[in-house]
Amino acid sequence: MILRRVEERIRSALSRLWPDADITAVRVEAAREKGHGDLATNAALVLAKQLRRAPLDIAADIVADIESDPLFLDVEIAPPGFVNCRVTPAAWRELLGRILLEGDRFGTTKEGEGRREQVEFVSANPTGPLNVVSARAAAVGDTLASLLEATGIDVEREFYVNDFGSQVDHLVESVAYFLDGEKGEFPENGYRGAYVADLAGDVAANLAPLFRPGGEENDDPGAAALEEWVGEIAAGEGKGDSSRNAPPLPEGRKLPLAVSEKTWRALLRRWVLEKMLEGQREDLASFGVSFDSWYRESRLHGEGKVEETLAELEKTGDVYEKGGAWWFRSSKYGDDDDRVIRRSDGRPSYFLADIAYHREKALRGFDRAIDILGPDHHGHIARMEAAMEALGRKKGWLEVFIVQQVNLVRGGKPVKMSKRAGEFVTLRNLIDEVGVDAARFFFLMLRPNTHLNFDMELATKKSLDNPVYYVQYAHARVCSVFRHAEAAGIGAGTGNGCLDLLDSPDDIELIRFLDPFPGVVASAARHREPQRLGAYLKELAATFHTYYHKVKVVGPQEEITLARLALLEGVRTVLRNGLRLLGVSAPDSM
RNA sequence: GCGCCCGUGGCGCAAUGGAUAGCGCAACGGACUUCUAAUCCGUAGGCUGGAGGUUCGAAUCCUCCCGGGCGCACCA
Repeated sequence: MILRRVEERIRSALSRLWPDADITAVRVEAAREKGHGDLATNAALVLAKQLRRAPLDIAADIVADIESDPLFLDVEIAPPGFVNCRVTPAAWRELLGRILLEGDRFGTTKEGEGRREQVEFVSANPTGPLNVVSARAAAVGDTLASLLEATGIDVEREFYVNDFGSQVDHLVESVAYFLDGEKGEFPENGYRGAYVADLAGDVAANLAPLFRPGGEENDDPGAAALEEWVGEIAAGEGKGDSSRNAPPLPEGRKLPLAVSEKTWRALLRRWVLEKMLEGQREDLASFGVSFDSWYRESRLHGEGKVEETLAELEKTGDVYEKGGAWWFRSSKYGDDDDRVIRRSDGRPSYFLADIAYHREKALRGFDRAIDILGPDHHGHIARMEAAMEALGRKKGWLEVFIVQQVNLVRGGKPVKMSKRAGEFVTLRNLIDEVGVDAARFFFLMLRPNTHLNFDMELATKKSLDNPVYYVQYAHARVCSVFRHAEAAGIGAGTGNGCLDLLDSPDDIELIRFLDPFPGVVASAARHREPQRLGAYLKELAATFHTYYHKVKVVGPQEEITLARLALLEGVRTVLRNGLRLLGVSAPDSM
């Protein structure tokens, strides 16, 4: 807020002094060094070339223009041409008043208002429990969405469900293998792992008793309705939610129902799919992540969107036939190669369905779509962007970025995992072993596109390898001061009127540190880099901890105590708002 | 081979193109009769993988090289 005021003041000075100059590169930022004042601008350096004058001369003109402003205590020039401003204590106190007034809203801005954007993330195949890369993507995607919301954007969180392809079929075959008593060969491309056998057990206990497969091989007229019915039961049971009772049985049927082998297979598939989805949904919910929308690939096929998309793509003239298959000329738009969209057997490729999916996003009215993908998908970026461009979307409408891989380590040694054998650490394991707060903070501390070595042993230790405790402790400590004040009979933070008593360098220094918060949130959102917020919160916590040791907040003078409690309320507000964006709890005591 | 990502003190990581590159862990030395020591204060540790270039100014942008990872299907 102070930063913005200073920036506006300087920009208006610049446009008055040099109306024709390009000032887009001018920055105002909080000074890193104490000797550099509170805020600094590079304006003179940026303008030097344009104006063909020495930076120090330009700086002198700027200083002459702004130094009389009551906002400033003093304004200085520092070689090679920085202008350093010191803001009056009164202005800082005003900032604190503003923070207390805004409360939960402090940190939000309005720059994105009126925009509607979608963030799609996780979107793992419904063939097993979520792994740690999905966990990382979940933390990053969820927090990115929250950050965007904090800038005023209307954000939808979406999970794309790949329920159409052969991967689910492979899982179903694997389940069927266990269901049939593990006879014969294990299916090719099957899924191993304890959860598959568990699924089979669940089917045997809850689904198999309802049906008697082996009937006629004709198309069961009620198959579709039965499938919906099974889907409802499976989803309801997964949730343990009695309000989602299954609809009544189709007219005139009695349990167990005789069905054809083919229908039984379809029902089994549906059951398995819903169970997997429910499992993923529950794990994500325990991780603090909930989606506004679960969009199923099957829906695109069922509603004819895939064929529609193919037809539209053909109209662009970028589709051709070769070797019996149809190809999209993605190389024309920057991809390395052209890609198959209709296979020679006539089935649409996954890529085509994906194009249809993204086309639907556009038709659903989003101003921007952000996809967060895993490290094994970066080959898809170029072709997808190519397709959207061919369909007439502006470059940048679709924004794809990769969350890099996670190497799990335990006590310094790599955790052995075998995806083939179905042995891997799941999101659920992570929550149980490390906890939601630590895991989320750890994921959000790093830039999303760096490889992460996640030491599960270290993350659980109370040591500060995991700074989440450091930040949370700062919050708990503030709360503790309030408890102490209350016990001493001093009312909590009601008196804004006495803020004027905050005049020591320690007090001002701490207030000063609250100012960048909205800017940090906005830049973390804009750059899609949540770690900026985590880093800021760590610094704020450090500044507070130092303050705590130097300044005794609750003292004999009630007036100054009240003033400092107000300051701590400001600190608490920022810590809490920041942690909330990260999806990490802000405990009152630890 | 082609493409993408990453190389920052021993380890893990920060740094909207800005000033003397920060922080935590680990190491060493201090601070609890105090609102929680899950904390604080101090010491030591660096040619930001290497070489060029752009710029008033580069960890950040460009080119090449070296190292690590990932991806290059009519699979999803």
